[in-house]
Amino acid sequence: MVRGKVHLKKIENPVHRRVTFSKRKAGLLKKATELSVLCEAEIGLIIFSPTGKLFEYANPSMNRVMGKYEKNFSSIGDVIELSDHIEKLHLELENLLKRTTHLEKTYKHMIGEDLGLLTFKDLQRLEKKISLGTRKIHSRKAKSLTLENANLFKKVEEGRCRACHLNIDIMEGVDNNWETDAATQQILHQPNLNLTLS
Amino acid sequence: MVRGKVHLKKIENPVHRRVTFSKRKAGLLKKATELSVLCEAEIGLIIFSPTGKLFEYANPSMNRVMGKYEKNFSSIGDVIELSDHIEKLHLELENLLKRTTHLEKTYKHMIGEDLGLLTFKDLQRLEKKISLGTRKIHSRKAKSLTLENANLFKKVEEGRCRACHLNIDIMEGVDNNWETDAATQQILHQPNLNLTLS
DNA sequence: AACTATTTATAAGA
DNA sequence: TTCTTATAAATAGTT
Repeated sequence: MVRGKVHLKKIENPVHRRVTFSKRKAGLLKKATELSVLCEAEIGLIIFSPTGKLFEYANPSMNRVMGKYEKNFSSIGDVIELSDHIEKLHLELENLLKRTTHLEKTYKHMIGEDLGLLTFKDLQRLEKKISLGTRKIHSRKAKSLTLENANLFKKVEEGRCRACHLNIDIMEGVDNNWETDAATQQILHQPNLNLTLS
Repeated sequence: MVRGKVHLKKIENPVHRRVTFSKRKAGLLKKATELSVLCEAEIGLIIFSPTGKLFEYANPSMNRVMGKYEKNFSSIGDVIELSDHIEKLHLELENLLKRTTHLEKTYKHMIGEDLGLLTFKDLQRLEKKISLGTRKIHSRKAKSLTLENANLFKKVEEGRCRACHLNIDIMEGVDNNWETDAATQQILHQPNLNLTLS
């Protein structure tokens, strides 16, 4: 700006640059001070030299100015944002914990633990639910068996074991009467018999 | 500074002060820009006018400069602390979610849903677990009934209803044979009969 | 907002 | 670095 105008671009000569930085930094700090005093403005000025050294001026204090700044841009305020995030996580945790606690209680009830506080009505409901589940599981087991045995049948038929004259007809009756204990028991005992063949 | 030196004290005339603020604010922002460009310095400048209006300049960004500033004074390291907290919460959530997912799956299996992916062995284990739970629930129901009926007996005995000659002896056999379906069914049907008395 | 007399800032040199 | 100095830039007071 003196003895040759200044061009607004990085000074390439490192020595010149360092000198200019020192001088202009001093000037900037002085101007900042003057503005804050003359006009009672609140100012926060942070300068990092290219080498990472910190210089600052603040009126009345950096904390106050930065606080005020973050309030103006509350969306930029890292701290506010993070606090928000934490609040949300806490809520999420709370809800999940509720769900888990409830599930855990239900599970224990279903395996017959912690039944102490249940009323007779509760116990009845619980039993009903479980018996429904049991029925479904039985039915599924039957299906599973049918499939496995069908596969076995296929293998046998495909001739790898010609000498094997297994009576696979026992599977034919499987589709009926899954709900009765007797039928289920029958099925229950077959897999071990059949599976050993595979 | 011009046509009369400036004294470094607040300008009392409000009009003068407002004008000076505008001019000097522009000058300060310009100087800050020049310094950051010429010397590649990182600068954050925040100015609040006496009326509370915000002006700022930052290179490369206010967030970055303020973050760097806070690192220099790590006692202000709120951000780091909060980030730590968030990391912990995320872990906690993750673990809880795993547990919940597992519980939910188990629960569904127990009520006979989503059995599709289970092997025959899985289904057998599941059935065994459930039948154990069912036995415990039966036994509990029996206890619960015994208690309620004992209370009823007491009430009856205490004379409020002299004309009521209920045979409460049916409860005497309750302690045996809980495992058999027949016995359980018998108990299952009694509460409704007895409870209507209370 | 524009002008201008002066002060202030500062680039280059020592 | 610091000082010096010539000159550009900023700006107080005025219009």
